[in-house]
Amino acid sequence: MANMSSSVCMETPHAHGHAHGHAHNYTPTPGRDFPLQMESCMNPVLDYSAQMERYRSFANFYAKSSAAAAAAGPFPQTAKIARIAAPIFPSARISAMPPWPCDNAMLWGRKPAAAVNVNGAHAHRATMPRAEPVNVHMPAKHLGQDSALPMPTADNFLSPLTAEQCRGLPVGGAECMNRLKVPPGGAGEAERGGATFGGMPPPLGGLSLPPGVIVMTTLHSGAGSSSGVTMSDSAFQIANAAADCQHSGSSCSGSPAALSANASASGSCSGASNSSGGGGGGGGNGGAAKRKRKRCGVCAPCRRLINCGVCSSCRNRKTGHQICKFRKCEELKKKPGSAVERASSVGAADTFRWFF
DNA sequence: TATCACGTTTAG
DNA sequence: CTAAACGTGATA
Ligand SMILES: [Zn+2]
Ligand SMILES: [Zn+2]
Repeated sequence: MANMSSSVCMETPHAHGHAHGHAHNYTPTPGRDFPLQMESCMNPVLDYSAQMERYRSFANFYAKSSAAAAAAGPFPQTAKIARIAAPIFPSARISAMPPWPCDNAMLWGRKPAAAVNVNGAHAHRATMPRAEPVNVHMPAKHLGQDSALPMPTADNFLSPLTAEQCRGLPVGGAECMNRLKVPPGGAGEAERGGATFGGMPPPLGGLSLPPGVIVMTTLHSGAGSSSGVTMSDSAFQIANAAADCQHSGSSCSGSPAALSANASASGSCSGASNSSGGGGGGGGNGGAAKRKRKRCGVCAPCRRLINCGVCSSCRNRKTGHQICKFRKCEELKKKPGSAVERASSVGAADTFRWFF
C-alpha cells in the first residue's frame, strides 16, 4: 500500500459559500460563488477504487511521459482554478436534474453553464463566466463509454461513471463529503494531508468544493510532509463548473435557452482582421476568416473539469494560449474538414435520445 | 511530426 | 476591457 487516494465528488450546482480560494488561485473575476445544493449531493457516489485506479494511471502516465516536466519541477504552475464551462446535458438544463443520479453529473455539472452550441451555432446564453461555449450538438458516443475515447491513458482519470455504477455504489453523497478534507482556513492539516485544493474556499459547514467537480487526491502513505506530488501542491487545477450560477438564479436555473439559442449560427465574425504575422487567429487571412470552432462539450476531454496543471499547455498557458492537453476537445483535434466528424455528431445526437 | 508562440476570436 | 482558447506559422 503505497498510496491511498481519496476521491471526492461533488455534483452540487448551487453553493452559497464564497468560493474563492484564498490560497493561490486564478481568480480572474472577482466575487464568484458556488451555489450549493446539498440535496443533490446525496446521490453522488463514486467508486473510489475505480477512480483511484484511474488517477493512478494518470499519475503514472505523467510520470513517464511528462517526466521532464514533473522531474524538473513537480508542478511549476501554481494552482489555479480554472473556470471552465461545464458541459451539460440538455436534459439537465431542462429539468435541472440529470437523468441519472450521479454519474455524469459529476463531470458535467448540472447547470447549463456554458452556452452550448447546437450545431455550429453559438448560444449567447452562456452562463459560465469565462468559459468557452460548448457546442451542444451532443455528439458524444455513449456516455458511459468514455474510456473508449481516443484519449491517452491519462484521460481515464475522471471518466464518468455510468448511472448503473453509481447506483450500485455503496457510498452516499455524505460519505463522499467525508472523504473530502477541506482546510478550514485555507491550509490546514487537511491540506497537507493531501486532500485539498488550494483554491477551494472555506467550506460551508464542512464542504467546500465547487459543484460539479470531482476531486481526487493521492496520499502517499507516508507522505505527510511533502507528499511528493499531491494535488494540494497545485498539481491540478480545478475548473469551477459551478461558476455558472453566479447570477443567482435566473440563468442558472434552467435556462433552456442555452440549448436552443444557438440557432444563430455563424454570423458573428465581423471584423475580418487579416492577421499578418505568425499564426494569426483567424488564420485564413485573405478570405473569409474561418469560424473558430467550439468545443463539442461532450467528449471526454471536454468533460474534464480540471486542468492538469502540468502539461505543456498548462505550464505554458501564458504564451501558449492553449487549453490543457487533457481537456482539448477531441473534435477540435481533428482536422476541420472531416466529414466523419459531422456524421458522428449527428449519430451522437441520436444516441442521446436514450435520455429522453 | 510535435510543440511553441502569437495573433486573433469570442464572450461576459 | 479581460480572460480563454482556436488556428496556424515557425520551429524543434
Ligand atoms: Zn494540462
Ligand atoms: Zn469535445
